Amino acid sequence: MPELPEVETIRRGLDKQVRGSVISEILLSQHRGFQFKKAAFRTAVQGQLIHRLTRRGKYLVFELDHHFCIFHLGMTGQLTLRDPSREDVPFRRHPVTGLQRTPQHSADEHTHLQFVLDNDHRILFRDVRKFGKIALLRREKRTLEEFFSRLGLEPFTSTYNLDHFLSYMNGRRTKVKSLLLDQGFVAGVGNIYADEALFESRIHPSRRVHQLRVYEKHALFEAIPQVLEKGIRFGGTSIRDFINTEGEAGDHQQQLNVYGRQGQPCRSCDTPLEKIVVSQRGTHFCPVCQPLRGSSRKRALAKDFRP
DNA sequence: AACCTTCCCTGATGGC
DNA sequence: TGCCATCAGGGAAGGT
Repeated sequence: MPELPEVETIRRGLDKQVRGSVISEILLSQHRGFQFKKAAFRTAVQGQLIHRLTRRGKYLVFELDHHFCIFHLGMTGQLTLRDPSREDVPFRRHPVTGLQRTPQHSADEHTHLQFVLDNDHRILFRDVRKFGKIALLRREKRTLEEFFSRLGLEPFTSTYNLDHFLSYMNGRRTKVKSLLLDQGFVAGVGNIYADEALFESRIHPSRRVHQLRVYEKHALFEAIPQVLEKGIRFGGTSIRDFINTEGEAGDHQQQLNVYGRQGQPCRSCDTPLEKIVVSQRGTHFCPVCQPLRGSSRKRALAKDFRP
């Protein structure tokens, strides 16, 4: 589940490796996530220079001469670089951690796109569960902005400010976890970092947005970039499938406070962490550090006993 | 408009 | 051992 820190980790790796290369050949599989005609895509992209890679939320953008090629990695999307002078190694799972890794692999049945570069290196897009998407936009004024028009605040930029943050919350009655998963609010936050940000700001994921105290909204505003930055600093979170462009797992899974730690002691108070479902998503929290408070707790409990 | 549910997709996992 | 149900979840689409 590549979220902002994982996509940023890939962006940083690939940008360094392929900036300035020319795409000399394109190989495509059948994939319903391609938002273009394959022949047109090949014609358009072939021969174009990769100027740089940028990111918006969970989207990765290849900036080419005349087009933007935009990747969304979905759940299991991987982008790796393959060096022809190095040996290919199949995917292996670590016997203890179960993490998938490979220093470098050849294309397999899950590899849906390959860019062959002028130095014979290849960029491989692999996506087992096919939730990923790839789009191609002509590089004209405002097209990128329009493409991303549904996305909300971009962390680490000036658009991420408290006024925008609070005004998006205005009038909302949904659960705060649901709001965090809404890409129109803060772009790039997914299930893992939503849970981590809520733990950091000591807010129960089922709390209703309109019932949050002002100080809690401020804490969440601070916590979101903080947990994302930490994810980037540790090279992303590898729960199962995430690997960087070198085929290595990230290290951030060791740093998680709540995600995937149900039953284990809270690092702050030792209480066993709990897992519930919110918005159809597994949701992890500490029942003591992140309480449902006062009347809202009574209502929640009463509701549980209704037939 | 806001909010919620369903669906897409495959591999890992656990029960029997 | 093998089979089957269940689970993981981002985001589009459809419904209320």
